[in-house]
Amino acid sequence: MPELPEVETVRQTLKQLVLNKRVKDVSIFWDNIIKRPQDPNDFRAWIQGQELQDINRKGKFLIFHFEDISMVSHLRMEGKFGVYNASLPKPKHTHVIFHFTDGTELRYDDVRKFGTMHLFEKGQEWNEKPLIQLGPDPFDPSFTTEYFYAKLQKTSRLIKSVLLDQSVVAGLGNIYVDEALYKAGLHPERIAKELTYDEASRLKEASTQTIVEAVKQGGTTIRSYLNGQGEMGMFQQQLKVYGKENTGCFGCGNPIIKLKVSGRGTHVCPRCQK
DNA sequence: ACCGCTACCTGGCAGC
DNA sequence: TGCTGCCAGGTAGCGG
Repeated sequence: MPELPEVETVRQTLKQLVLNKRVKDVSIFWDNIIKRPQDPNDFRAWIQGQELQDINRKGKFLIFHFEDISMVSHLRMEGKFGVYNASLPKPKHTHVIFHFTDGTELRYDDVRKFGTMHLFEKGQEWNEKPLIQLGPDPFDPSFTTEYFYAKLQKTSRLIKSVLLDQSVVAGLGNIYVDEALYKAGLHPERIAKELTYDEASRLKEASTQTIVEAVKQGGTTIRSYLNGQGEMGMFQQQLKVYGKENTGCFGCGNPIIKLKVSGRGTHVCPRCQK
């Protein structure tokens, strides 16, 4: 599911469903998802008996606040959280289950098993990886044009690669980067330091607007199945370039093309993006 | 500091 | 119906 708008949608949905529930036990079926503490048995012991008090988000990370600990989780490519009745059978791709005392459970499903979970003592999560290396969210007041332009000035990387760098701005992924670059009229292969202040400003605004609008729409749903929580996103209807190769550009009618930039599939209108 | 490559995993799909 | 290879909303770690 995972760029900022999808993670935010999951956060809001989950909050309605699991707040103030107490964890009775945790089942772990794929150890590699658990990154901290190293031993999954310790993970289980830490979280047992804890009440879930809030769910937050930074970039693409979900932060589950329990009484004494925080759980930081990244969904990577296909991770999903859902709340179910404990009597329902466990699907093939469910790898972690948080059993609550009320007979419901929070399940983590992930076909590719790329997702991660870290536990920290309350408050400590902000001082360590992975959260410590994140830049501001796109709509955070500290994500200013001055900040962004200064970052761009320092690097010769391609602009697409910089937008994907979570330490510069947190939450954009392959879909929204392509959309933001299109909105700003900038080609993904431009050298970051060669952007003018005005172009940096346009791109900063385009990035923020794209993310804000996608959050309003509940994110983008492509390829992924409905997980029963009703959080089907609608932003896919607003996509202008992502997945639109060989269709006419909304601006000029010329075909959108697909290329590889920094190893990622990249969608661009060569006429509108310079 | 950068790039490209590999790894982590599985499944869908195009092409033969 | 296979099989093969490529692709996928992500990121860390490696060597050059």
